[in-house]
Amino acid sequence: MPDIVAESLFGALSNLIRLRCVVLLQQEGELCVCELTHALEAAQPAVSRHLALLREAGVVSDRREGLWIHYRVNPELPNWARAVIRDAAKGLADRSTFNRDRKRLHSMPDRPRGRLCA
Amino acid sequence: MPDIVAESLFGALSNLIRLRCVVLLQQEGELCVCELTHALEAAQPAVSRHLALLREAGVVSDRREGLWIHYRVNPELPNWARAVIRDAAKGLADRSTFNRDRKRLHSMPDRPRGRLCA
DNA sequence: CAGATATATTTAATTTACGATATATATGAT
DNA sequence: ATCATATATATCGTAAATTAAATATATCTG
Repeated sequence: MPDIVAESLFGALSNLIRLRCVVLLQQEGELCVCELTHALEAAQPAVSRHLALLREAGVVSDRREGLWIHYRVNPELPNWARAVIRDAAKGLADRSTFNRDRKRLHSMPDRPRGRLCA
Repeated sequence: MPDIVAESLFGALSNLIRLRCVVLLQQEGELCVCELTHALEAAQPAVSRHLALLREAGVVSDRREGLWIHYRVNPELPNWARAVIRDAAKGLADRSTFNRDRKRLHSMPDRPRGRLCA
């Protein structure tokens, strides 16, 4: 899967829930839906649906492990797209919204283990 | 204008006409509406309206000079946003669509002069 | 002022995105 | 087979984006 539709990347990042997911995944490496749901304080079906959109756009990839499905930034993205995501995550990391997401994630009780990359 | 709404940047880039405008502006520095209209082979009102959206999102700024209005990537954008645009322009430069836009621009007869930065 | 050119705005029709809620599927355990 | 948990999908009402076409505004020139 070499090429990506450029507008689709930006369209995928143009929604706040999706952007917060991607920023968290860029920062943390791999997260499951329940971690993202907890971190964003969002409804599970909403998170799931937005992750599906991200997957269809090629922005994230998923991996099932038992009951959990772990998402991460798609490692097959072209370099420029990975650079875009890196830039955004860096530039947004200390904004309150994204900061709170990370805090809530790290203080989540009983986080599932078995993550590939920390 | 220090802060930008992050999703707005990506929303602005999520439309192909707007993305092509921004990539051209990033490559060429400053262009007027008629140059963009010619390069994209698009309808003038469409280009104008999309440029207005880009301006409202803070992605581009404009400068009137006589009859012409010159647009450029907003120099007051935060660094991460400029980096995003730079990454995208670099990564997309040799795709056929963006290549053709640049070719058409450079072969445009009677391009208006008086550009600030080439 | 009239005319020409560059650009902007408006309108209406269509499509698409969104959030909320309900429901379905999949996996593992008993 | 049943139950519990994690995740996914479907439906619906509504808001927002997009396009095309018509029209308006602004600036320069004579």
